[in-house]
Amino acid sequence: MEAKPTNFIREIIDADVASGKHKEIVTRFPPEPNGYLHIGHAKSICINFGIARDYGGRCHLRMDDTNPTKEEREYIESIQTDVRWLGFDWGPHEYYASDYYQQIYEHAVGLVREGKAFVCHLNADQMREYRGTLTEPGKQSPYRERSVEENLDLFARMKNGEFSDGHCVLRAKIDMTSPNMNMRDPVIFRILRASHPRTGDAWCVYPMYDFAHPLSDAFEGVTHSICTLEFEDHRPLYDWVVRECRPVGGTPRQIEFARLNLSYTVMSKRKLLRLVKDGLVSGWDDPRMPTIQGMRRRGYPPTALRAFADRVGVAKRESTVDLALLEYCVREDLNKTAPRVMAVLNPLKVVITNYPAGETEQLEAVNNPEDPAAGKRQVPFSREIFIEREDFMENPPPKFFRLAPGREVRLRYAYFIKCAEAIKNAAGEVTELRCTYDPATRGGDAPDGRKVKATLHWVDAGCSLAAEVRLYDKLFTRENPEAGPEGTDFSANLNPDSLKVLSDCRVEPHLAAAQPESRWQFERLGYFCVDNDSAPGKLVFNRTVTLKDEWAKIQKRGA
RNA sequence: UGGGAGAUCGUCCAAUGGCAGGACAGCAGACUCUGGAUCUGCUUAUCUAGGUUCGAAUCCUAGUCUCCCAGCCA
Repeated sequence: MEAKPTNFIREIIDADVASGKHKEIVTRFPPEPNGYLHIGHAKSICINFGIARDYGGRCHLRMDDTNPTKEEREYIESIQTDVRWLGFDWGPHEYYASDYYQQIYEHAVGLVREGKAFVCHLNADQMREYRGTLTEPGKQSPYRERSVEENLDLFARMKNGEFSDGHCVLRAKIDMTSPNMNMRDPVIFRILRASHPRTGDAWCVYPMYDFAHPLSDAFEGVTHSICTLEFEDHRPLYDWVVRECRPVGGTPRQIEFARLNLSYTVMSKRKLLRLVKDGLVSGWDDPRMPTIQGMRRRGYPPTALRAFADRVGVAKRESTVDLALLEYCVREDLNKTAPRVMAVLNPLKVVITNYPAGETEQLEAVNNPEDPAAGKRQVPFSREIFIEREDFMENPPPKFFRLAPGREVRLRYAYFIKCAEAIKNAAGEVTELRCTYDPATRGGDAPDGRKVKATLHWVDAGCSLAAEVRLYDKLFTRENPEAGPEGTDFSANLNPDSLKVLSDCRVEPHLAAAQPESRWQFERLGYFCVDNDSAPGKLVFNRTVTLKDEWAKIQKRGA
């Protein structure tokens, strides 16, 4: 159950609904198709689609594709895949800013006609000079007072491809002395002889974001255009464009909220790109990446991501959410949904000396104690099994409850066993345990009522399957990867232990046909999902997140 | 030293002049065939200084700190 959130944006919408300002609430998620979506986008997607859902309105998926030099088809598809995977449906409302090029162009012509835009021949350096600084006003372009006719002609020639890239631009005529830099006659169209992923070579002028975005919103009847804080300064320009162009559709209102930051990771496209390009991770879908594809491959369920988005809330204060909250949401979800199974990551052989050789029996195990409907399964048991190496200590410290010489523990769903002897190799390492079992404890309960302090997971030596398990941890060692010593950047804070590959793991036979992306709890270890690299006979699992681990905490305290 | 925005437990979000509350994290305990889950309890916060008011996180004044803006990126 996802509790219905409330926040300042919804309060604005509530007021707009109450006043009758809008009949229907329309939002939009407007990614630029120049990279992969990450958890920050997921927050925005949940806000926009969530509002549409809760207010009985609609949310458009609009590609903000106004810069052909940076955008690619590949990204459009990955964005759609990710939004769908997150569980949202834009129905027929799939739009592209590029579909509006003609209308946007016409509105620019309209501005020119009304003397509110002009063609400027200042080059980039000159324009920067004329723009002034944060504390000094800018100067008017010498081209600012050209006649409407000349501007019309020049803009038409820009569009017709008569000029080279950067030869001139179309600027809105607003106010060079404005303290808001965005209002100092901003460029609204530039010449770009680049092939566009959708319009090909049909255009050689492309609108700037500040011009295309408000118009696109208006065309689509978007009522609330929700974006991040850095666009706050653009709002006066957004409103100017809508006011001056009077587009058919409606008058959208821009509202800004604080983007999501997550501890122990980086979120900007630039830095994510560097991780990929420098080979610091295996790709955009590396399970350590905060990308939606990375989290998907890691095994985070979409329902958990949505719950997370609800829990972090929406506000204007910039903040960094603790990764622990995300992990909590993932565990909360998987605890209810992931079937339990037994797997041994670091196998230690155990021979049960009083168990008949050559015999195998089937024991009944519960698939999910949180979900009776998940049913039960059989797990094979015989004289030789594997347990987790960590579950045995020859000289156990006080709070270690697991197996030790002379100690009795329970094998989950099986029997009580008692350790008789630890066999070591020449190096003094324990290579095998000799134990005895109590046949009366079959299933895991002692008829005489005696208790054990620990229950261990295990797999049958003969029937279990080999598997590779990839243990993932935080990508960075610092909460804020940027906050390293002087002269270093985030790459200096990469966690060298963020990935450990274990190639000699054993899992119970129930997992033989486990499908890629299926999620499981390995009892006592954590949640794992089948990686896409997995194949029958060559199982590969990714650790999604560990279980909460009291023993690890005790150990850490002692250390 | 221009303009815009924001400051509440360790973290995130609420309280819209009337007992500062929730979640995560942390700590302690209960329970447990997962040292999981569940349950119980506890610790911890209004940026500062003035003012208005019976009463201020909220209103006013002055300050402090943080973030954003000088792309023909979005």
